[in-house]
Amino acid sequence: MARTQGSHSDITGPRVRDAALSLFARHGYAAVSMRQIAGAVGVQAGALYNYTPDKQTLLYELMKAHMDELLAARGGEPWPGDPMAALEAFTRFHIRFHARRPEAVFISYMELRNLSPENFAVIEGLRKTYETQLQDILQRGVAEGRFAVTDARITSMALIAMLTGVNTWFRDKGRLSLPEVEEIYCDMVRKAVAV
Amino acid sequence: MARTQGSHSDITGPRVRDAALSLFARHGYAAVSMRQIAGAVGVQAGALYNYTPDKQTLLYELMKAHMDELLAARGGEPWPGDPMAALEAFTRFHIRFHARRPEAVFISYMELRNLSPENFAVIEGLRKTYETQLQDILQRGVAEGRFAVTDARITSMALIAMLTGVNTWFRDKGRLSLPEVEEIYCDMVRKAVAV
DNA sequence: GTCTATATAATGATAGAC
DNA sequence: GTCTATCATTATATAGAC
Repeated sequence: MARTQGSHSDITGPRVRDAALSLFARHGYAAVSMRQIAGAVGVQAGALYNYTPDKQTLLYELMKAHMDELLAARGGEPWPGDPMAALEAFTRFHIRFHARRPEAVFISYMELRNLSPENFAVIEGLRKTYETQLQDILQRGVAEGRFAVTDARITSMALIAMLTGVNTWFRDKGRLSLPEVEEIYCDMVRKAVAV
Repeated sequence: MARTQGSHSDITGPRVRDAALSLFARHGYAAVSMRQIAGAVGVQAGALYNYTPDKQTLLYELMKAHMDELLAARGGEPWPGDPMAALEAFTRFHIRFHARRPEAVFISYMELRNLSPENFAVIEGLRKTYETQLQDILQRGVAEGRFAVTDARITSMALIAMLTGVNTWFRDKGRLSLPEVEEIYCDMVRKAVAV
């Protein structure tokens, strides 16, 4: 923890975000103080303000980065043309992506109400963009007579709620491996929308 | 708001709990102050301590009451003997019960981490008792060859996550009525576990 | 870039008058 | 049972030294 002038700017920033991510996930945004975050990083509270203008922006940037990563993770690659294949790809992608980032996922749906109205609008827009991808897959399947879904919007929300629920119990060294979990959920999702 | 000595004990108590329920749901336990709750009730902060020993107990009692209501709502009536009928009954019950209590539901799964360890253990036990009811229905269906479910525990959590997700978007005067919503979800649940 | 020190405001909870 | 007043603590954020 040697403190040399001007030598920590690129390393302390990420450490502040990491500490905030972990603490917000564990105790909640409102329950975590800037002093706690500073303590986890190993600096004094005042030093945090070199990296964020305020606590709210710190939360927003964590959530924004998470949503950007989610939307960029597939690198613009489109979902398979076959609706059932696309649905399976989406299911596996969603479970895998979210299982690897439990803290960011937890924050991103627990702390929505602690965002300022402007920040909330941005995050909500990104979330909706993601949900629309599944909705489109479902609608395509309905149009091709492959899926029996009366309301694609509601079904997409129902499936995403189910898939994200994996994070409430999944642990890396648990009874089931991630591929096993994917298999179980793929099965349920496929059957749930099938004709 | 006339304040007559000794005349408000039975009415102020429920009002304190109602105000706390509403404020905790909207802003989160950690973000709500005792002064805010008192203001919503129309008393000074000190008066709240006639009804709760502290803020933590106030949260715990809201969650405890919600879980007790959930487990008592069917009045000990058992689920139908036919597994598919039982599954449908559970699905409709869950959606209906939770749709009527959005604030208590929201608190009960958002504020778990703000419970003291002892209080958490109690609530978690009640939650598990409820989940086991669905798990038992699924296992019975598997034993009778009616359901294709590889892991009843995980499937029960997946289904409950999906059903509780209704609360994130359902509004009383929205596009869909509650019976319509029940129908859509019954359909998905039935198909998801069918052989 | 980080420190110490501080301004300013709010918090949970209690004491004692009425 | 509620009020006013207050204690002790904590909070976010800023100022200025180094």
